Amino acid sequence: MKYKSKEIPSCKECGKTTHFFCHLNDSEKEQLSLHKGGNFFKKGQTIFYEGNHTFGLFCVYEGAVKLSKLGKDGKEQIVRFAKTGDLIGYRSLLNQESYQATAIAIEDTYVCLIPKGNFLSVVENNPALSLKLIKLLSNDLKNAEQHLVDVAQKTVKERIAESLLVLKATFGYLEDKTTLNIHVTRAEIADMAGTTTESAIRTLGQFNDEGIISLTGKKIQLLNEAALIRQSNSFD
Amino acid sequence: MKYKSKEIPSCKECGKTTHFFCHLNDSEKEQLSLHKGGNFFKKGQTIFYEGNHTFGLFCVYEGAVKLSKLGKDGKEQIVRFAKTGDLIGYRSLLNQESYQATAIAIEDTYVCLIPKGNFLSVVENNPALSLKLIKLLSNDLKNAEQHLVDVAQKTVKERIAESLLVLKATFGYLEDKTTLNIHVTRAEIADMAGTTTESAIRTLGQFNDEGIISLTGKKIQLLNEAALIRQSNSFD
DNA sequence: CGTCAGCTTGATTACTTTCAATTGTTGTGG
DNA sequence: CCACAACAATTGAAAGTAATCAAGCTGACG
Repeated sequence: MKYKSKEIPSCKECGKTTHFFCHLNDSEKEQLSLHKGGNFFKKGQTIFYEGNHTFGLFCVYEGAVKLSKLGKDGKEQIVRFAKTGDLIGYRSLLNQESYQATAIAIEDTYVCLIPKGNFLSVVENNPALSLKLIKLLSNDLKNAEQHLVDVAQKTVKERIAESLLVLKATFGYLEDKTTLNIHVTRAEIADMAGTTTESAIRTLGQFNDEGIISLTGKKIQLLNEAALIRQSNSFD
Repeated sequence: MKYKSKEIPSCKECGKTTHFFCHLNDSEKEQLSLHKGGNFFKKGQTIFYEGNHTFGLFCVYEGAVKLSKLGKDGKEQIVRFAKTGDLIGYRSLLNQESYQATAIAIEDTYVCLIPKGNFLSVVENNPALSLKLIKLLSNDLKNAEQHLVDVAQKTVKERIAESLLVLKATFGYLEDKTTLNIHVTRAEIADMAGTTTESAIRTLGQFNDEGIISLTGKKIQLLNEAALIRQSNSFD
């Protein structure tokens, strides 16, 4: 079976107002679009692997991606997610290194690939864009360090609660305002929280029994966000 | 008792070749130096607290600083160190936020304080510096994410071994090529590794018994680095 | 030389993982 | 449309790891 690329507009017509590049002028957008490739990845497919040489910057045109690193004994640790409008791979590109994480589509996903050279030359000639990148990286760093503290000190229960809140913050709810707008497996929740699948299941089961969440098949509903925040022991 | 500021040169004469600002021209260095303050912090003193409003960028002229965040129940988590020539506080400044970590001198330390505005205006007018900052941040992010994976998946023993290696990579050895060139308490090692003081002590004792390290008072000697790397279960 | 902070040790408890076995779900080819 | 294979979720029991609690110890310093 073969998957066809959806028709993806050039950066100039992209029209995603939330987008990182939206303040560039037309000629810069054109430069980004040069040789830009649109690609489709079916749920579960890998966009790139940790350790691969960098070939470019990815924009998520539509979909959801998990970025994970391999740890001990090959266990996956999810370090962040990217959703529609987000960029992937900029850190490695900017630092002239190979990709430091593996990117896997967790929903059917369309991405634009902007070749390395095009991206870097636009960055080098656009100080305002540099400043935006600085902010983006600063923010990522803040999140990573906070995540670090959480993983280092919190119990499994607290981390699972937090993971659910992260999923909500990232992907939001469906129209019912309680069901998470993303499908993740129990194993993926475990990989976010840095625990085992079994522990994740048991903890989710406990929250379910307590009425804080509701599990129906792959659907996860957060019934009581305040209680989750309390369980996560966050003070922010 | 009062501490006097050591005479610290202006940025123009700083002369630290490893320094982040060394490629700036004289007028830019002069701008940084304007209203620059030199400050002395005795071992144990706090340079700034997590949550404080940012007032500027710190350069460590000489000394060693730990950057830590408060976690659950007020437990400290060390997120990184800064030594002679390193910068502190740039992440928060660049992201226009309050400081996200507490900085405490772990040795007698001289720092220069470059006021917020001076730093930001030099950055905004110097694209090359922006690119350097981007690299710095990218690198910090890489380290933070790797640290995250380690803390999430490794055992206490592995993390303690790794913490010792981090201390070595950061502060190096004394002339004997085995003794760590920094004094840290057992509690601080625990705060690096995300464990308790008691567990840190027991693990260090075990390494000591196995002849991998040698503990004499506050001195820590790494006798067998290869074994430590093996213990840390790192594959990099 | 008393005090205080840091260091050490032992015993107990709590939390998580691991292992193993079973059930449920989903996509696919016949 | 059914049956099967592959994957995902679940549950229980046992084993291991690390935190907690409690009590001494040690060394630096005024």
